[in-house]
Amino acid sequence: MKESESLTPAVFHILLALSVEERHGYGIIKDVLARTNGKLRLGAGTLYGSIKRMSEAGLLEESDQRPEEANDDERRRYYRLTKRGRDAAQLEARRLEQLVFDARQRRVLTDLPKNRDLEVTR
Amino acid sequence: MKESESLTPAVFHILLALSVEERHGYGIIKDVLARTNGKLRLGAGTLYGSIKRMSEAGLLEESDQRPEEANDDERRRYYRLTKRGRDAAQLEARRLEQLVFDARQRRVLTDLPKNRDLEVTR
DNA sequence: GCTACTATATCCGTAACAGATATACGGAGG
DNA sequence: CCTCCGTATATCTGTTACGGATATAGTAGC
Repeated sequence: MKESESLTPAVFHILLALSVEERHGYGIIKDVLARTNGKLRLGAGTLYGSIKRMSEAGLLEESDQRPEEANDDERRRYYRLTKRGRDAAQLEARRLEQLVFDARQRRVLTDLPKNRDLEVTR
Repeated sequence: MKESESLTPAVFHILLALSVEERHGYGIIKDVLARTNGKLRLGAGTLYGSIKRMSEAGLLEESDQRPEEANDDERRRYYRLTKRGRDAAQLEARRLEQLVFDARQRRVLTDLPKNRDLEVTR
């Protein structure tokens, strides 16, 4: 596997979900849904396929820790980020940050209309 | 095609390249390469495939304008962004910006180590 | 009883991607 | 002279990622 390769959007969203706390698959889907205001609905195929690949790549691992019996559901399988996973997420976040910076520099992302002329007048 | 869908990384990079000025295919590859410090090398298949799809989606269109004969190359085919293309790029940039914001909020992107305690001592 | 939600997992068609290949021209270097 | 490299477009093809459908199953509400 090539080092310093960019992550797929799905993988990055899963990493972001797990960055807060250990979660199970369905919990990841709900977290992404909530964080994106219902805009991004991870498909089941995408999720479990990604988890498998990420596990093989050492980005996450299954956890044996369970919540108190009251809040638990025996069907659930919990996952946690590994050090590699957290590093990969940080690297990807930096890449995205640079991309947003570039977009701003190229006036694709317009911030405030800067009225320097008016400032002088005032 | 669904509205408000996220763009693929390749498409966004192409949009960013064309946001500066009209470019031909090979020029897009070189712009992306330069902007990413040689990290992202768009494959020919990715590029021309994406251009075709983007053209069909109305994100870009072929331009008939050519540079002065001296700097031109008859083989080149120039492309320019459409209004839709620029809007799509802006929308995607905002989405990425939000994603970076989320990553920062979740401490995936660590900025400065904030030494509030030291500040008080001082 | 039916629908909806929770939960995991696989299957399968489609879309995206990336390298290889083809074609072609010009320039540099051996 | 011939070969390699860069420029330039385009297609082909194998691989991967994605996403909806399906299966299974328990619980909850109407």
